Order: sequence, then structure tokens, then C-alpha cells
Amino acid sequence: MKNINEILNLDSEENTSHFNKGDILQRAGEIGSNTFFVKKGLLRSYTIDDKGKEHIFMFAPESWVIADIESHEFNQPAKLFIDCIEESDVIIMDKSLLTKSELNITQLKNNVNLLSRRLAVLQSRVIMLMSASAKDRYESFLETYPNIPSRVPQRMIASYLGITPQALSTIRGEITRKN
Amino acid sequence: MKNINEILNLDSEENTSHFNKGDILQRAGEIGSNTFFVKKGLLRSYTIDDKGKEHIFMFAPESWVIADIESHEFNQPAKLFIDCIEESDVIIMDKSLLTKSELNITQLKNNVNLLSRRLAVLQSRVIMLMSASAKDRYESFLETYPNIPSRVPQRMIASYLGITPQALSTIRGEITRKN
DNA sequence: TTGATTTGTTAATCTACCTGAATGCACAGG
DNA sequence: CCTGTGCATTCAGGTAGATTAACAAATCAA
Repeated sequence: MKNINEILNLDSEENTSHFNKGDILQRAGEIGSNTFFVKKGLLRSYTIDDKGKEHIFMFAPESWVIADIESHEFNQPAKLFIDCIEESDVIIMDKSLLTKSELNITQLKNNVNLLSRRLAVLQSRVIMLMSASAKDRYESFLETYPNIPSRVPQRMIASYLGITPQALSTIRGEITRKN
Repeated sequence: MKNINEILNLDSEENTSHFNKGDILQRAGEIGSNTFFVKKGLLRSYTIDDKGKEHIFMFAPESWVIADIESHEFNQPAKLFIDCIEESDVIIMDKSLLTKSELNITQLKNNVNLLSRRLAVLQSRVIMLMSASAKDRYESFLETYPNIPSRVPQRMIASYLGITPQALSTIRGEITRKN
């Protein structure tokens, strides 16, 4: 990540914004969606469906990049909300981080790899959603993101998994009862 | 796509392989997964779960690229099968298409955009799987890929949507009954 | 501190979708 | 031509997870 840090001055104080828990950085429907680099804290992106139900798309802890790629890429109004789960320091990038004109070949290749890795994560997420039970998805989540559960309320983990908080609670009960 | 065509000689006959309907290009468990460019025909990628059930991850018609990004990116044994739904002409690329050393800055930026667009598609797929009913997912599929349904059996569309062929048949019955 | 709001748990129903089986159709191979 | 094999449809029964509601514990606001 060193190269991106340099190009975007990620280490400087001046372009860093501070947000409190609960602050909303982007709302669905807004045009010209941004990209956010998380220096400190924890963000999340999510949709709200017709019935007012939240569906969390991703969590972004320290050093992660979070954005509404879909609306950014197709110049559509944002579909995702982005807000702070914890007090956070964030760098807001109004242009695409990934094709900035100053980037050289090595850096662009890095970005290709970055995107490929994120694609890989989404690939396995889609497969999980299609083929695995809620319990299996939960256990897989614990393995993949062991540090997230202690930082977010369980209802948000449920939302990420695509189930209700009640269902997750039941699953957790079953798991602890087995041990 | 012109630049990629040139670099990879996509237009030449010599590196094109021909496959028949049903031919398997990659099996789950194999190491060193490839990337496939579809010149003609139709491929699909899919997993098979513990119970022997297929889950289709994507369809790849003419001029699409299909690969097991996850295993490719993390050097793991393949999780996806890739096979031919129709008789197809395919270019097999043993290295990563996206970071080949001959690529220049413009081409790399193109690849970044290509990946971003695919990410966008997966983002909406994840959101759909979490928040939409089977019927809504089917209708959305018809809008997004209007030319696929006539080329693949319905059980494969059901598999892509994450439901059983029976459920899809019922949904289709409901839709036609309404009109 | 106190009241109010959010959170996690448990339990009773309800429903979308699955499982399994039967049927009719289309098509491929002998 | 028959006969098998795969595909789509329909139906009866079962189940994972949703919904609704009630309650206790934790958190927050005043």
C-alpha cells in the first residue's frame, strides 16, 4: 500500500476528516458517490429495502477502502448508505482512487490486484449466500473476520449474513449449547 | 477491447481452442486455474456443494472473460467448475490477462475499469441475494440478461438465482397467469 | 440518578422455498 | 420405429428462517 499512500497523501493530517459514531457519510440517492479510505475506526455500507430493512454490504475497518462501486462505475445515484460504526478518521476521495493520472504502471498493477482480491472475496460471498445455511455462513464469517464481532452489535452481523437478529441469536445459542 | 485483442492475439486462429457442448474446461480441486476468453458460444462457472447440488456463479457468452478469480488470486485449488453450455471457441490464458507485462498505462486503466464494472455487478448480485425474493431476482435477471434465457435450460437459471427448478417453474406460472 | 431507547434472547406462529414423487414432452441413440 | 434420458410442470409434505411479541440487560440522555 506504500505507493498509494504516497500518491494520495494518506499520511498527511490535512485531508483527513473526523467523524463521530453514527455520522452518515453517504446516503442512497445521492449523486457523485465518493470513495472513503479509513485511517482509524470502522465504517459500513448498506442498503435499505422497500420494507425499511437494512442489509449490510460490507464493513471497513482500519486501512480499508469503502465505496459504492456500482453507482460510481455506472454514474448512477448511490444505492448504498455509508456511515460510522465507531468514531473514525477518514480520507474522502472525490475522484477514483484507482485510475488517477499520476499513477505509474507498478501502481496500476497493484490496483488491478487490489480489485482482483476484492472480486475474489465477493465471489465466495455469492457462493456462500447461494449454497450455505445461515449457521455455516456465520461460522465462516467468524473465521474470515475474527476481529469484527467484538466491534459491532450482533444485529449488524445478522444483517451482513442476510438473516434476522433473532435467527442469529438462535444459532449462537445452538453453538454454545453444543460446547 | 481493441488493445487487449492486440496484446493477446485474440483475433488469431492459432491459440483458439474448440469445445463441444458439455466439455469441462476446469474442475474444482485443480490447481493453477486458468482464465478463459469466449470468442463464440457460451460457458458457465459453478460450484457443487456437499449434497451434490450445482450453484451457477456466472454465464459467459461471446466476448466475456470467465475465471475462478478466487483460487487464481489466492493460489488455491479451484472452487469452480467451468464447462460449455454450447459448442464454443475459447482462448485459454495461462497467465493473468490483467497484469501482463506488455500492457501499457492506458490498457491497465482499462483493466481497472473492467474489474470495477464486474465488481459493480457482483455488488448488486449480493444485495439482491440478501434482500430480494426469488420472483424479484428472476425478473431482475430477465432485465439484465435478456438474451441468456433462450440459450440455457431453466434449471440453470434457477441455479443462478439460488432456487430450485421447481420454485422457478412455479414463479413463471404465476407471472404468465397474471398476464 | 432515573427514565427511555437499544440490544440480545426466547418462544409461538407463519411463509417462502425445499424435497420428493408423479406426469407429460422433447429429443437422441440404437 | 421404439426406448431411454433429461427437462419442465404440478402437487403434497416438510423445514429453515421470518415475523411478531414479550422480557431482561445494557446503554444512553437528561
